[in-house]
Amino acid sequence: MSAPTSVSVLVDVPAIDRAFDYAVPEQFVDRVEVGSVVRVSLAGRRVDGWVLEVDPPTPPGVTLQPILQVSGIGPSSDVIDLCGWVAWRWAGRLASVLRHGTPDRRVHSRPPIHPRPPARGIPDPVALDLFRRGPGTWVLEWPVDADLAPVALAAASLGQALVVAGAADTVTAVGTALRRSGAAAARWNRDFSAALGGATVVGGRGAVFAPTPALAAVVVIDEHDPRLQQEESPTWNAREVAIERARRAGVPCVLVSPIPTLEARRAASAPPVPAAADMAGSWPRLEIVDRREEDRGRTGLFSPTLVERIRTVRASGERVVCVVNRTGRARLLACRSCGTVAACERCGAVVRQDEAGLLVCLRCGDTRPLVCAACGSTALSNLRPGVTTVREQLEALVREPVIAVTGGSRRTPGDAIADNVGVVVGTEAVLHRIHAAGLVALLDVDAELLAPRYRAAEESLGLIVAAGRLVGGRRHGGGTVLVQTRDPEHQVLRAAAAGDPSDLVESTWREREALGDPPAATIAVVGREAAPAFMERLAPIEGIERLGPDASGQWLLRSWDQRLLLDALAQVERPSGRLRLWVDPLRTG
DNA sequence: CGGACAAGCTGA
DNA sequence: CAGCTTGTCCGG
Repeated sequence: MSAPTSVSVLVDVPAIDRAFDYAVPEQFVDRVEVGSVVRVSLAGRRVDGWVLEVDPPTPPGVTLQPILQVSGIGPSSDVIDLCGWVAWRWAGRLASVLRHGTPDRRVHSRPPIHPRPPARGIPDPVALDLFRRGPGTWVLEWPVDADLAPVALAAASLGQALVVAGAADTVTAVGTALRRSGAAAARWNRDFSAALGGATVVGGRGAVFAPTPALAAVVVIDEHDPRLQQEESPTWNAREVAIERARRAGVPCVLVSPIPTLEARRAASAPPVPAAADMAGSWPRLEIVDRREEDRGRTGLFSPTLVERIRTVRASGERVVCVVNRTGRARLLACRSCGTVAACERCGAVVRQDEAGLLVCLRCGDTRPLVCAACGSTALSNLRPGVTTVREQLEALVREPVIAVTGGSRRTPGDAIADNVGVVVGTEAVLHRIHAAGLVALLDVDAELLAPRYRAAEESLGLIVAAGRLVGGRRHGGGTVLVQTRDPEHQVLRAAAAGDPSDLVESTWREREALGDPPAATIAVVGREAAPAFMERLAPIEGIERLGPDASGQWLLRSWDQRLLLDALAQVERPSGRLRLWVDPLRTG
């Protein structure tokens, strides 16, 4: 191959989203390749970009500026193609997708490719069997209480594998297990160079864009985990990207979960395969407390049954974890004397109580003391207490120190919560910071079950699974997951109690189909300042439903033909200004 | 995106 | 008509 003289460069400025041609000076000829991260000058400023093409057809009458620097190795050409597909599938810009496949720290050299499969450790036989079926998408139903490392070992035993998980603690645990087994393992994206050398890549959702020159298998651990999906646009989901990547590479893709999603079931080449005979026994013992019966004495979030269980578990020296998915003191307050719900005096929105005890409006930011605006009473009742309040109440109840953990609270230097802390309260983040407990109580599971998100049911089930991992399965005499609810017959709770989520599949699918929610239909949320301009440029098309704008100025597009909608979105010339374009998001607000 | 340049508004 | 804002165009 002759030395490259010019390259086509996609500049890393999402608003531009265009490739420009540059000349390759002599000193860079042996370092530029497709995917290289380069520094170029564009309209007088210096920007980073990716080489998309070497020696592109030269446009006539343009003098090319030289590349200023070759900064390092970037995504491989197969990954660039995959990113192009992702940009189409979630209506995003290529540059914002390519960023995920680029190492944080520059890598300049390419090591020889030597995948090293595990030498020790026992790969899960059922998983191994699935990987050996060859190309295709396979769903592995995994026990709630089982260690996930044997799945990764099975994948890595085929050669270079790509192991993706939404939870950081799972990524760490699986990476450690792989290394102990003697396999070459790369943590995404710290070990970009090792991935280039054929090591098995383990990482969060971004790992689906890792370079894998010797890819042999793809596995998504806990494919139900909502963290596999990016919240901001483009709202790509690593499960779906993994399926597409494996398909393009002609290797097997195994999706692992105790509660396989509809998306996984639909993509699968065969029905789900259970990893063990007794799946139900891997679920925790579930105790359902009916708040309608127990809340007569206005006990708030602490039913007599819960208090009793906490005391028993503490007496045996085991840890108690309480989950309330609300931070702060109170999300909803009402006056005890006149019953008025506390609202902002300036804008009328509902106010919450902050850590300091003041009433804060989330809409306009106005702050005022804890006084009823209607009657002046200072006695307000807390209808929806948050973690801060619950911690104080719990401390008074158990007469020992209680630690609060939320997503925002900094990790202690030693990472995990100290072992001598017996009672912990937090948002669902607490379930990923603690690894064992005798009792996990979901204090207000109705807030999850009834959340206005179409995935509320499966997310609630995911929460019970995460709680179950802390207490262990009932077949091994594990602890208890306790839920407080006003709907004890809810099908999610029934499924969790039975340790059998299969009944939910049919009904959830019918519901999604009736409402046109993903994955039955494809939806897109269009919002923010540039939304009206975007909608104006989107020609009305037969087969694409348009709803909106709603109160917050957002439109909803829906189509039963995915390609039709995505092609239409791709054809719209993006207006300038802020645009929210969410395709198949987890939440639509 | 951000600079360049053109067109439009204002004040003396 | 300078001096400023606002709009539109385009980058190799």
